[in-house]
Amino acid sequence: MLSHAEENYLKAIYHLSQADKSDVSTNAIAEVLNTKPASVSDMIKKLSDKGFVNYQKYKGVNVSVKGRKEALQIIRKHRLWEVFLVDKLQFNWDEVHDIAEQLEHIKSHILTQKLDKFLGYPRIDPHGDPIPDERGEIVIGKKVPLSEIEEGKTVLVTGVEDSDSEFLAHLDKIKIALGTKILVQEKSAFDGSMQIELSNQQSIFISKQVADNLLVTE
Amino acid sequence: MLSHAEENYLKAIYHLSQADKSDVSTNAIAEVLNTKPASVSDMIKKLSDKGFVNYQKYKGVNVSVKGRKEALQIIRKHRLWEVFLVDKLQFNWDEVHDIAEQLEHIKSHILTQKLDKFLGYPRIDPHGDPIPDERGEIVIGKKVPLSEIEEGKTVLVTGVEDSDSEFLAHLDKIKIALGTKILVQEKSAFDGSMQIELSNQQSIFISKQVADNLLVTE
DNA sequence: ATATATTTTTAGATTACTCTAAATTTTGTT
DNA sequence: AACAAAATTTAGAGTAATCTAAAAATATAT
Repeated sequence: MLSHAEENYLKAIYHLSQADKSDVSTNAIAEVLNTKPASVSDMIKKLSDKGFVNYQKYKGVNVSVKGRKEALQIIRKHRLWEVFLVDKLQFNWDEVHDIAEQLEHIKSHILTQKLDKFLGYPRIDPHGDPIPDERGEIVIGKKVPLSEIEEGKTVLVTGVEDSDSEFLAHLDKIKIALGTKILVQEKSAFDGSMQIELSNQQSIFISKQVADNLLVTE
Repeated sequence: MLSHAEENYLKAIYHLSQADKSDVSTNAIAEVLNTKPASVSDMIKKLSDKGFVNYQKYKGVNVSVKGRKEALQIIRKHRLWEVFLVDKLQFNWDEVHDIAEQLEHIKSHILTQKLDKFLGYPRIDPHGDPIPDERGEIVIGKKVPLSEIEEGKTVLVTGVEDSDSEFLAHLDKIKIALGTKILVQEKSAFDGSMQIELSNQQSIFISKQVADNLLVTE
């Protein structure tokens, strides 16, 4: 079982290796964790001894299969708690990170399961990031423009093509946000406009322009 | 700000001093926290230096005003999370202690506030223990016979008038215990009998005799 | 009241995590 | 290729929390 600190290091290494796709440097880890490179060297050695990372002196570090699985469980908890904080406790999406950073370390497998169920098995967090499933797998399709979705399908809003502030304000007004479920009811063959139904049962009309800029996942 | 360990010691000292009403002994603390008396001595010294407890060597320890306030905030968080786990995540009341023990250390004043609101400002936890309010005060109402409660009100079972064993056996059979929440659905003007709904959604009928002997708090 | 038992504290050591400073390895430049 | 710069590791030390063993204080019993 990993300590609080070990979990933070492992998560940081996982995130960095996802970003760069290459071996992660000691300095990079030290920077994101606000520690000194010397501390990182120590901790990497420990994680390596326990088999969570692959490490060669001076050559950088990478998560092992075991480490990746563990990291994804922590990320899963972090993102589920973020959903809880935003959906249930009415926090704004930009206020939840620090609290989720604490909550992600709570140890109870059954708690995570029950929380997941309570939240309705969400697949993305309030920032649009995917939530790994119980087996630690990220199952989420490619992001495609809403305009490409066929009639009758239900999709999940996972991003925007163009994060222009006027567009975001418009989305806010029509009550579409990351995580909103959308059912495509009708699609005009003429101008590509759409009639869609939102999670709250409301049915609205959107232009092709909006549908092109909204990224969704099936 | 207190560390995880310091919070646990402070809480233990508070609970023990509530029980005994006298100074708390080093051995007693060591026993409830599963540590050694030597460790307790060390920690007490630290808490005393920080002003959370009053301490004289060999004479035992007691929480200060400041320590009491802090302890009640931790207890507040513990009990609110227990309500969350039972009411929202469908845990049983006897499964939540260890998880709440972890959750109580999450640091965010606004989180506690929002959780409290989300849960509907509960005043008791699933074990029937009172939840301190935001100022750290425990507000428990007077105990009154259930028969005096008006229709539509929800109350908490906090005692019995007559602890006759036949009566207690009867309560057990109809699934009423200390801590059970009761909603008064109907009250007969004729014989004082009542239709009540329990925490588990079950609706049952009780005689005036039972209602007279059940003490509840609003 | 004095010896004995119990409780509590102190002393010294250990583990986990962190740091600074110095040594070592790698990288980049000419 | 050789040297300087940067990155990394090691060495040594500090803090927090814990422990065991020994010493000191308090409580108990005859």
